[in-house]
Amino acid sequence: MINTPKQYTVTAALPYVNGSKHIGHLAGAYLPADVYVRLKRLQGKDVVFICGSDEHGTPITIQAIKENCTPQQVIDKYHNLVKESFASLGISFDIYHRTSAPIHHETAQEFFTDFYNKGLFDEKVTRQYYDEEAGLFLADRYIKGTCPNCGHDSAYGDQCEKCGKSLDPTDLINPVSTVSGNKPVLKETKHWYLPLQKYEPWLRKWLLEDHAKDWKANVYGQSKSWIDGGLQPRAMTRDGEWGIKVPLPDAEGKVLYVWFDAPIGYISATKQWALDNNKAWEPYWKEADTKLIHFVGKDNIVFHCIIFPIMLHCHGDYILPDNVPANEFLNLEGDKMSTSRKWSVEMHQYLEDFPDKPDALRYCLLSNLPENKDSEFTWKDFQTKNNSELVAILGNFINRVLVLTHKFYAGKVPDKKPCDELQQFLIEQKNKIDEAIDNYRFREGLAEMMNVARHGNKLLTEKEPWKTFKTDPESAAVVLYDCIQIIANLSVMCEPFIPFSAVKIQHMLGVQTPFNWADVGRADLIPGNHQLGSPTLLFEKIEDEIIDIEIQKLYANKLEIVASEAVVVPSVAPQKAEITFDDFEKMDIRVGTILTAEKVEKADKLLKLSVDLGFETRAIVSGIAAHFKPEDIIGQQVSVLANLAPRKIRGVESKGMILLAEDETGKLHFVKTKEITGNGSIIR
RNA sequence: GGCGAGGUAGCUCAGUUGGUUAGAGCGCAGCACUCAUAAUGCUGAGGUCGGGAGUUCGAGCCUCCCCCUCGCUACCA
Repeated sequence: MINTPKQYTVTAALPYVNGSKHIGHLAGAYLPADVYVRLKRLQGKDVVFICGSDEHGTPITIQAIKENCTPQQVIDKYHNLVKESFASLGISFDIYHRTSAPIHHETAQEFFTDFYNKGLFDEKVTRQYYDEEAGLFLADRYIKGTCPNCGHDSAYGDQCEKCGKSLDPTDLINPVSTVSGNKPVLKETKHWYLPLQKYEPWLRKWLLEDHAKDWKANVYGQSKSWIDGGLQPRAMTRDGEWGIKVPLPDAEGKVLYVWFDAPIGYISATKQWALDNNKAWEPYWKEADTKLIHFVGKDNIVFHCIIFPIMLHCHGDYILPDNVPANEFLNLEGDKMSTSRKWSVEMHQYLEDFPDKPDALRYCLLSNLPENKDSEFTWKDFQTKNNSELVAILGNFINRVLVLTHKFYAGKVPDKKPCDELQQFLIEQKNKIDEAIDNYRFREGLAEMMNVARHGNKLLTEKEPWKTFKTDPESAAVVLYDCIQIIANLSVMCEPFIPFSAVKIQHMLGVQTPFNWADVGRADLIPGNHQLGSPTLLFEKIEDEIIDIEIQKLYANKLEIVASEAVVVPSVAPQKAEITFDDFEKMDIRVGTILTAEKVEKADKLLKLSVDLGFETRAIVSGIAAHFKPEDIIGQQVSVLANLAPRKIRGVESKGMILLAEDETGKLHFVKTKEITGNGSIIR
């Protein structure tokens, strides 16, 4: 860990702009990054805060087809939407760049060429599905077909969602391109792989040894898990048109893998920022005393802790991240947040509903960031945080003081001496906030800021200036002078967390030049006889009705989704390819009775059955453990495909297959005769 | 099943290298106050720290076993 950095390079994960982004993303990366950066700026540090849109990759091409427009139109639309949302929420990027910019293409290509010239890549030729009509190679996710395992008719190329089996696209029966609806063809293709495993010893030293202490447990644990699991060569190129061209003569139709180009986006964005501001970009990426910090969500840990560091290491000129303080996930009202499932609060949606309350959301999210474990956002909680903390503690304190000062002294600050005790307290709080933020404990920092307002409320209640103004005018003047100093300190302390309110407070105080962090801890920030501005309400209460509307909206969305799913699910699987009677005749289906059933060791979905087929009793392994309890199915009569070639599953020889019917809810039912039939009876 | 992260007050969460009666905010109850957006301050109730065993003078923190949640991963002929 770098202790006294000369400059800070802070990045927040580049949002993938195939859609809008929700408040979970905000809580995961952007908000903590912003707080960190704002504090550093107040401290006068040399810091650059980098972000931008990640605009390459197949999902964007697909989204374009869906929306019947060009990929460029898709990224323009969402780039602007997301960028504006961030701006409205006060996320203070120094640059919000985009990976479609020419400077980024050049930078990413330079990296690739550098690796290529050093001979770091392995070239490999593989066979992949190609959509001839669309003219593109299909990523696994864009091939659908019948699952060879469970027969589900719309399994994805990488996984069947019905039975959960992970697949290779070539396993699928009747593969179909989801892009054109046509049958794709297998075609040979060459790609450049980075052999990550070669860097394992280096990675172990840098990450597992050098950062054993200063990285968060979740980040360290996940990284370790990946390294221990064995690193694999990873293709750094893809087939496609939408992306950065592979800068080689024999690479027509090849683009850089988005995960190769995206993190380089941090670098190219810094270059652009430097150009715009007449600065040099290299110190922020190449000087040893620069502190590089990547703020990301937990889904991004592996890329920022393993792949990108390896890339930086391969290049050789670059510094490595000092920390990757990844957050966990933010749940919503007890369930996972998901834009596609419409169980989310999208940033732009929040801003439409609460256009004048960016700080309320910032405060609520910051007070409950998923720093150590997944945390929970509820609208009720949002309302409570706003009403009983922002309004009742912070806003109310400031309002009390300003109203009293206007009432008693016509808004003129009493001319008193600064209080040593108060100064001591303020310095303590300042240090606590400093320490918390430096260690990425944002909730704690926020709480310490609020404690300053609590202290102010306490002071007022104890000294009762509204009483002493008549009985002991000196005391009233002193306490109001002190409280005004507290407000001045608060206006700086709260800036990293609730920047819009910070500005408002300084405006109310009638402060001309904004304070900075060095001013915090002084009990004489506002001089005697200074004329205060007029008090306005900092925050307003949010009524139940408003919150109820939001909650209803959420559940309405859910009903809609459930309804649409209910419509889709009963769709009957299309008929499979025609077979002959001879094909059917090959199958020997028999009636049998389950005699015993037990779970297979070390497998969640498997049951080992012994089935009496009349002429023999045999062992059959079936993937039904999720649907039936062993004790419930003993004695059941079932249909068995008896002459299926035996196969060893999890070390157990399985001879045959139990026939099951799957209903629209995915539930399995045994196929059996209505009356009890002799074991071994032939079904035909 | 394996790996990773968690399971602490009604709710949302802290608990740094094991050390005296386990914390915060919100909520709740009582009291005080009335300058303030019925806001604030004080006091209090409330926890066998997922369960069990062990190491230790001493364990929420360490070891082992089990249960539950989340993420990645394996098994489904």
